[in-house]
Amino acid sequence: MKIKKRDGSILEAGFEEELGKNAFRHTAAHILAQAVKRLYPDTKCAIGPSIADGFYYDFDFSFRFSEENFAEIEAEMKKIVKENLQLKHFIADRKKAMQIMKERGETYKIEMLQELSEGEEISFYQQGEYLEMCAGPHVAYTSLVKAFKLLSVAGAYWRGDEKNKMLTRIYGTAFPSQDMLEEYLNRREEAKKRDHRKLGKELGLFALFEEGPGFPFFLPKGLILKNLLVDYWRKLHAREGYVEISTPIILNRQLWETSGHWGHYRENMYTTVIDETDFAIKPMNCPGGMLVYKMAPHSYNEFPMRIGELGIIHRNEKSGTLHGLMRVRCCTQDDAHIFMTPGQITDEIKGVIRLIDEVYSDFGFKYHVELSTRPDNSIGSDKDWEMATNGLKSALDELKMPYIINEGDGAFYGPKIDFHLEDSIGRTWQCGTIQLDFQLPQRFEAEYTGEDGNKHRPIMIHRVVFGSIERFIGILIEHFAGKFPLWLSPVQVKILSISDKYNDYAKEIENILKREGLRCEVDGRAEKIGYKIRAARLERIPYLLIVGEKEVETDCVSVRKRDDGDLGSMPIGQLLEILKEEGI
RNA sequence: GCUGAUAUGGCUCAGUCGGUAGAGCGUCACCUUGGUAAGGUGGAGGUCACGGGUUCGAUUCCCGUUAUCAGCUCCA
Repeated sequence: MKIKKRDGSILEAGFEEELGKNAFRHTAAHILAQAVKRLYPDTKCAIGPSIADGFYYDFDFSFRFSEENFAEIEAEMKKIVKENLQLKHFIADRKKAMQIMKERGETYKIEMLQELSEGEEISFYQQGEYLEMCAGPHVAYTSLVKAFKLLSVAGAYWRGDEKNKMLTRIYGTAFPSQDMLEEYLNRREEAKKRDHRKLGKELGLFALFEEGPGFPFFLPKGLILKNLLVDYWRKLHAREGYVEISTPIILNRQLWETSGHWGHYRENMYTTVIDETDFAIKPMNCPGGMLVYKMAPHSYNEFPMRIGELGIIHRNEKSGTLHGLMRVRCCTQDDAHIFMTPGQITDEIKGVIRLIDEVYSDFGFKYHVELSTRPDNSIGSDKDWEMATNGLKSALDELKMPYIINEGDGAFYGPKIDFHLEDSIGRTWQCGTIQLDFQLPQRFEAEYTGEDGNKHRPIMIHRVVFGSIERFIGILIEHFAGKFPLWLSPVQVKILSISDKYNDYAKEIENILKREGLRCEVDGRAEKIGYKIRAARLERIPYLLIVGEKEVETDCVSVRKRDDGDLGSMPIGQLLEILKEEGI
């Protein structure tokens, strides 16, 4: 494909290249805008970039726009593609650009221009009658955009600021061929089948009710999963030298004033009154942890002191942000607070990064890491920030961990490293995080006695590995599409009787397996074996044992493994060996 | 919270241009006792999210509320 760049140069790039794909999708966005302007001339255009899987364009419509309008827009877009308009490009100075945009009444473009300096060169692209102020690049003519589809419509604040007007954003995608488009749409449909909300319902893992928006209920099978994760977590943290505490869910206002949450985080906290005193339901575990730290004087000899807590926290998240298990108002954080000397920062952080990597690798997750640095509204000295940020950085560098830097995105009390996992349709969710905190030790006047015999302020980190166990379970469900590994499966083995004459034998087998600690069930219904297999497969059970006359006579079970099919008939002892080898 | 959409048996959905509703799956009963992804017959099960309004009459039209979905903002 020929690509026209902002400087007027023309180069060749395929769709599979980042540059080519962006230029292609960006042109598709312009075709959308052109179609919209043809059909609804008084619509104002804002911006329309290419994004990971397609493109969007933000419009200010003079009428209530809905997806019902998609058909006519797509029809108009097809015309524009067929007209095979050549993309022209030119540069104008700010004054000229302003004049052009005023003529066209594009108020949003004018606003953007007003913020540019006088000497700025403004780039324009034109296809047919449609002119757009745009940095490009674009593909050279519209007929290249062979296959496209408008996907959804949503609101988006002008310039991403909730104080601004909400515009109408149209999402779409485009490909060089119809086949590629269809393949993409199919993949999207397949991914939706793995949605943890759908599978959570189908597999009976968790439930949400109108009576408690954002407050998930764990059903028997989901709670098995949750408890297994907790067992796994405890074993790992014991190995890593953590102790575990549990602090109360409700604590008084004074504590939250000391911690700063009453001032900084009030609108997200649930509160109550006990004996005419304000109390808050904890949105974080740290203040309770600080009380425990402060119970007794500490020495540098105790450091690093790793104190874990599986804390249940509540946060009043905005209603529109709730999302299955991924974004909830009540969750269990696998929290830990580590107290240490400044010299221990890098090693300690490396230890936590390794731990997080080990956990994510155990589950087969891919993740990316972000380092967030000092924000504008931060507290603390330059020296503290420099030391802390360098501590995090050198830990990442020494481990050769790739990361991106989020300038100014840290917490107001310290910089942080975030670990992000992907859901089934590519949205990323922050799970693990490591945050350095100078504020809390100061606010609570935490101290330790150093080697020099003087009192010092400890360095504190907050860290989570799962993040919230709820969110982690959501990711797990989507990652495995409900086919959990054997050790995590709520039901590991299901015994299916050929007919109810063999139910007693099935029960015997069940008892043997249960004595070995396996989670199993018997399907003894008066149904045919094909029916029972289908039902068990829909439940994603890892191992199915079929028992009938043949098995009773030979004292065996016929084994069928989830993705590998028939393993044949074998004595129960042999099955147990296979299961143990896989890990139960 | 904001913009738009949605809300019908346990689940997935159809339907009513205003006259109180259907299917498949599931469930229950009976028949069948069957060997690797759905055996047959019959029954039960719904104030059509909730609250108002219009109307002789509202599940259907209008307003509001709640929840959910897509996205935006937010995620200390």
